[in-house]
Amino acid sequence: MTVPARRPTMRDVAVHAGVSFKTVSRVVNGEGTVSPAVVSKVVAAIEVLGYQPDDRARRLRQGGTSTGVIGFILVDVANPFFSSLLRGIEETARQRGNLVVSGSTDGDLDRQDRLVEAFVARRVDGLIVVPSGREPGALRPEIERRTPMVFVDLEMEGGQVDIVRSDHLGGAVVATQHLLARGHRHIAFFGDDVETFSAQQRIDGFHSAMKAAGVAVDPRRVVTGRHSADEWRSIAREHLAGDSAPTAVFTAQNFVSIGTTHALHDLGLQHRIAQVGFDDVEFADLVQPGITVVPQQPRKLGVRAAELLFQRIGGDTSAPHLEVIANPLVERGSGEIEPSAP
Amino acid sequence: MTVPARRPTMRDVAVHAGVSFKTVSRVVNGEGTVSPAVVSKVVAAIEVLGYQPDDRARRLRQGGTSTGVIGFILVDVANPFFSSLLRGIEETARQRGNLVVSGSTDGDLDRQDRLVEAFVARRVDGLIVVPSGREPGALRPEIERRTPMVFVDLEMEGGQVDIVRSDHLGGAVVATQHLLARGHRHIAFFGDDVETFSAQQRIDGFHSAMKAAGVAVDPRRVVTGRHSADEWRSIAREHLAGDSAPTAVFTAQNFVSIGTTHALHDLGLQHRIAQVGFDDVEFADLVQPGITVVPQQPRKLGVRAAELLFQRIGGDTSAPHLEVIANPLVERGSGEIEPSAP
DNA sequence: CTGAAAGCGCTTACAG
DNA sequence: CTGAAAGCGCTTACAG
Repeated sequence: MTVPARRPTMRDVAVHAGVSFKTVSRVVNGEGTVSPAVVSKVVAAIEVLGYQPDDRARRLRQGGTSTGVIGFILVDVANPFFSSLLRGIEETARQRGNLVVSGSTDGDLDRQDRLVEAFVARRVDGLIVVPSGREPGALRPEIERRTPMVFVDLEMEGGQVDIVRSDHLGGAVVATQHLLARGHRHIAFFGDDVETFSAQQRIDGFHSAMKAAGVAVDPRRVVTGRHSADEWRSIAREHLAGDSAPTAVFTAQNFVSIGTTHALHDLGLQHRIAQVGFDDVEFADLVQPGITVVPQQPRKLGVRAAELLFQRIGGDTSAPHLEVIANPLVERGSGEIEPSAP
Repeated sequence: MTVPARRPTMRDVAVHAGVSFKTVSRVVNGEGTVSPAVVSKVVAAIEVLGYQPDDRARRLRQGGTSTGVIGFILVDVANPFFSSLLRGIEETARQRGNLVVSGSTDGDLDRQDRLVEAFVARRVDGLIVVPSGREPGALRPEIERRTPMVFVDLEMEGGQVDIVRSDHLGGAVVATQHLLARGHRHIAFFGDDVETFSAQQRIDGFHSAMKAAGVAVDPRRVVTGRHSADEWRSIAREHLAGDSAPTAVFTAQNFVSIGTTHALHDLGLQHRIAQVGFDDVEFADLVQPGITVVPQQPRKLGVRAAELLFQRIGGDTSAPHLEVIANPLVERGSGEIEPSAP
């Protein structure tokens, strides 16, 4: 293999066509005030040399600000929730001729800070961030500078930035009501650690729906904590076995749902105890019965986040938006089981 | 909200610190030949103004080539296979202080071409591409120009570019041997349309392993085509019911595997007919029995692709590499079923 | 140790 | 219709 060839510049094209490089610029930008003969000479030279304008230089001269690239900081692209978000952002950016750089933090604020710095150094036009933690870190100066920015999925203190997130509260209400409507009165809640905003909202939604229906919540049936799917499997097994088991369970997070479904199968109770999960689970329709869920709509979140961002990039200086995206319930079988006679 | 503030430039810092802007440049780049007193004045000014150097301008002046950004063109980021690839690329880029822009083509060559153009216009340092189709399209001039480039997962005509891909042939051999080793002699092959290289390799691997074991392949049990998981569900049902059904099946692609697992459950044969699938399936361990698979290692593919790319960016002009990544077999139950008495 | 010039690849504003 | 200058934000050579 040979060494990569140096890319031709406008000057190279100009020399080849026998004109000034300013004339090449005119042709490239279709300014129209060039004589046809000259245009075709220049076009031919562009073809021969394979010239492609350097967008960076062009934009640098034009104003120094816009790069046509937006940055997306997320927790982990390999997680389907985030990659769907990215896909939504990407589509929206594409429609506007923009590109997306992205980076994963794994929830580490330090990595987030380094990504922010790298993005800012390359002068992205704006930032979409799924924040890792509540500290703004390196984002603070950007927030103060009013760099176009949208947060996804997480509330942040301050409230000076646009936010797009799922309706965790409403989704939990819908899930709980779905079980109540089938006649369940003994409903368990299994959920993630309540430290995060979304987990808190989901448990709040559960309580609120139960209260509205006049059904008392048995505190022994409310289990929360940060565990793996395997850990949830044994936790759920304990709570779902025996005579005092609930007739239905709302599993408010992905791992919790998977572990609980495992547990139900382990106990052979998958057709007797109803389950509704928050968040979609791949393969959820392969299990028998399929798992009824209230999925988030990550792609939609991404589209709306990007739309808001481009609005800001476009100069919108109105008050910060908070946009909440609804989560529709998908019936697959597990959530439609009726309470069995004791 | 107020209008975004203009970012401070070196000149702004210089004015604030009462020095020439060249001195600011020296401090920013830690050139060392600046007196301590001046350094602290400049540093203070940088702090106050929140100055951050413009990487684009810096790199433009330095050589005009490097941007510290690499481009990744893939089919669909929302697909976990590709997002894991992206994650691997991202990690490798991060270690080298680089960023990744990515874009989805949905298999459309036109979109691929537009992405290539957008990436080139912004002067990415190199390109990692999961090609959509066999035509190089807008990639051709970049290939000729020796732009650093690595293809993932697909062979392309020409062979002038580095390639990283999974060992489809070897994986299919391993899967088939796994079934043969358990005593199966009546093994069906269900796979994707043979038009693609990987599908062809997988069926070749199947035949080759069968031949090596001296077991004849029944052509009626070799089924290929491009179908959805639902379509495969009914196709598989037909082939797996009745007395002449095979005792084991190798499902050589994701949708095929999912549909076939469904079919086995529909027929109640999931504990009698063995199944090994190519590619991992989320939730594959939730079904009973778990699905034994030969998963690809997308993250590893991404890491190796990025490593090769950075080697090229670093100036390596050796002959094109072809790197084939092995796929380990993961036992989960379905593949370990022994042939039942007829 | 510090600064004034020139230039990266391009566009903007002014001349001819 | 075409070109010579100036400048985007910075670094690379060259002076002092």
